[in-house]
Amino acid sequence: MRKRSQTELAVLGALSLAPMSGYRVRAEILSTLGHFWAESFGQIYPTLARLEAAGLVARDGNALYVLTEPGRLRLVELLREAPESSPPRNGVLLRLFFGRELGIDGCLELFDQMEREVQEKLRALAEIRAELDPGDPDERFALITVSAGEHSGRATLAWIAESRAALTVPPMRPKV
Amino acid sequence: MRKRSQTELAVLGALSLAPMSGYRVRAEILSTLGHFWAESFGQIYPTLARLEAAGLVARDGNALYVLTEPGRLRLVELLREAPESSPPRNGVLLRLFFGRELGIDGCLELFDQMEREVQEKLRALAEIRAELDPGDPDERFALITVSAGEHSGRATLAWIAESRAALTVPPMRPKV
DNA sequence: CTCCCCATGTAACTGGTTACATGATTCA
DNA sequence: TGAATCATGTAACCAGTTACATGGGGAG
Repeated sequence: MRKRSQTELAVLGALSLAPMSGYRVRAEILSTLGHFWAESFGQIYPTLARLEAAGLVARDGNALYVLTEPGRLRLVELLREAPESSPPRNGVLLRLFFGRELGIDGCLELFDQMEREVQEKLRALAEIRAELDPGDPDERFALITVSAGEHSGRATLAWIAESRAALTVPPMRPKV
Repeated sequence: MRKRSQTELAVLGALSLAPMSGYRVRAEILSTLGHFWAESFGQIYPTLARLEAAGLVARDGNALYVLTEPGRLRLVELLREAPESSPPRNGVLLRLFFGRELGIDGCLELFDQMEREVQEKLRALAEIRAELDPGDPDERFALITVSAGEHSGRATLAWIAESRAALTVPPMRPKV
């Protein structure tokens, strides 16, 4: 699957929620998918133009983009394709791995900064969760993505606590 | 920080471990940093050429690349820069979010596939961990990165179990 | 009337992958 | 001798960001 298709997928998906302008598509992706997905203006408009040329979306009376029937079929097709995982690139782990060069203090600063970011993220997720209705079958899917972020965030906090201890307590050779 | 610098960082970091060929740099990044970092040939060779032109690395008698003193300083400088987090793009969450279009069965397949991948990853991490010496102060840093993967993997498994249940048990409205 | 948000787009640039091309060395 | 691995590189392509350019409409 080309990466291109994943942007198409995000745009078609956004339009499956409601007809909206390109500007709104971007706002929707930012606010609703923001904690696990990102698209920039420079991608969204050309993608919309392509999708329109292919008849997968159309403009309604108010010039809003709407998903056409072929568009919905294409969306389902893309949803069934294997999710593409971008090659991992974790800047924090890269730095920690070379912690010998960076120094313990530098590592601890990384932990502090990361801890603040994760806590901030968990706060944001709690807000999103508060607005979702667990009883609504359609919103279960959004809840699952929120839950993913929460699990991941809590795991990161636990890892930070554990790793901070491993760095500050002097290492012991296991007794022979 | 330009993304460019992160590739430089990975390459300089690899050469801080030992002098090696470009081919080895790639192999080292693949095997040692592989679970949280990726570089392709197409990046590594041009980067090495740039680094050599800048005097940050040099060729030794066996034509292996070695880190020069300016190179080591540059490495520390890069390590101290703020880690760049690439914009989040989680293909699985993107698909789950549109689970209404994908269907419950499609979601469950996503979980199955992801579960297998995570279990495979945890197995690979266990192997790496087994080869590391917890008493060696230098290897603590590698252990921390392994631990990050393990925490993350276990969190993902817990999330999958929870989410599978949320999708298969019919949703209940909370009692009033 | 000015500022901010909505709205649409483009061009230049950067970063990164993939496929290709080439050749040396080693080992069965 | 032929396959596998080590080794170095390039060219074409793709994806994505950023900055820029433009303008309408509403609020204060």
